[in-house]
Amino acid sequence: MAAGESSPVDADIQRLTAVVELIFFAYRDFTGEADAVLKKFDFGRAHHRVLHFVTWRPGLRVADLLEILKITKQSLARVLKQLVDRGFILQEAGEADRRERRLYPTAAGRRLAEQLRALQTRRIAGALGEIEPPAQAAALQFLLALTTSVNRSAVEQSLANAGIGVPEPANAIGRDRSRTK
Amino acid sequence: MAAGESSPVDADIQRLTAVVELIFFAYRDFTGEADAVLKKFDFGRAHHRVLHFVTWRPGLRVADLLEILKITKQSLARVLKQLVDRGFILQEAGEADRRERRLYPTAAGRRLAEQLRALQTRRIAGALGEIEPPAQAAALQFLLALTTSVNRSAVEQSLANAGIGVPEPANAIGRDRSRTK
DNA sequence: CCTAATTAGTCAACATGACTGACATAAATT
DNA sequence: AATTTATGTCAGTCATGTTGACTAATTAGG
Repeated sequence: MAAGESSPVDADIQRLTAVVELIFFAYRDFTGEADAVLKKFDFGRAHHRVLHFVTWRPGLRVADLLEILKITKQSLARVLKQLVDRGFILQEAGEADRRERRLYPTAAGRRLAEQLRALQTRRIAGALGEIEPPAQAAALQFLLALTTSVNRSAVEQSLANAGIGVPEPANAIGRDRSRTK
Repeated sequence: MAAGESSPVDADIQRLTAVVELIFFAYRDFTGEADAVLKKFDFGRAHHRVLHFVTWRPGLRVADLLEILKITKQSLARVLKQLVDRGFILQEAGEADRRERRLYPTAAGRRLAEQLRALQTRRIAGALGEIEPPAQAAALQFLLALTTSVNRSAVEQSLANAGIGVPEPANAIGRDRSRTK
């Protein structure tokens, strides 16, 4: 190839590199608004994640949370304790197995979680609104395909709960999440 | 609406909440492979970001990097110093303005950056491959729309450099939280 | 019934990568 | 010559992750 020219392959690599950067910027901005709200409560992103999953999967056990977040229990302990102490999350011994601590949001917890969700879903809805409906499903499929198989089941479960993709029972908000352990 | 049923609005909220989670899992997995490689060099994500932008925008100034990454110079200093000390990045005084430090990757830096890029672009290419070409452009437009206006110019420049045209959308959602210190 | 496994919590120490604030230096601009 | 700019640096703090060791309550199994 002549000097100064680019091959189609080079162009493709550049295009994909731009997408790498796009993902970085998109994620940073996507979390930015929520981060700003959390800051007013002296919370961080770690608190957000815990509050989110506890709120939208009420009754979650500590072990489940560790599995989802893939952090150590010591890391979780700190933020969880703060959320409990400040009245955003409740812990209750499990009915069947009293060793378990089932986690639930308090009213304040639900309020904050809802506020954060509103910010993020509004942004998502706005972004989805910029593309055609058939492309919307494809965009989500693209994100799902970025996700490693280990986590895909968790994600697919979320999507299934929301009635996306797999044929599923027409009920179930966070309820009846039988563990596959 | 009948008891036990969900309104379409509820279903929509659930769908969007699932997408919030999808974005979380997708980003974690997207960065996971690169993180593992970086660990072998005793580098972290912060090093990756610096090395990435220096490699693919060689001659970048420190101020440019701060603008892109939106971190403080003290934060940048540590990782940049490590990258320089360990021979992945070079600093050279600018020709026109000798106060500037233009940043360049060394051969080793380019090698590592290329390795990391290969991992990430392979994943992106694979994910794009799962959807139809017209949807591919839409998926990128969706990501771009998640990005706040301040960063959109930088991103659009990357995409433009890569020869990707993005239609002008009717934005609105994200507010600007830029740092500018 | 007693032992072993499970679930959760805790203490201590440490690493990374952010932050603020203050100050230093060299080079360019006015 | 004085000021502004670009960069570097010192010092301390915070948030969030990590290992490893240990305790306590409860359940499950031989």
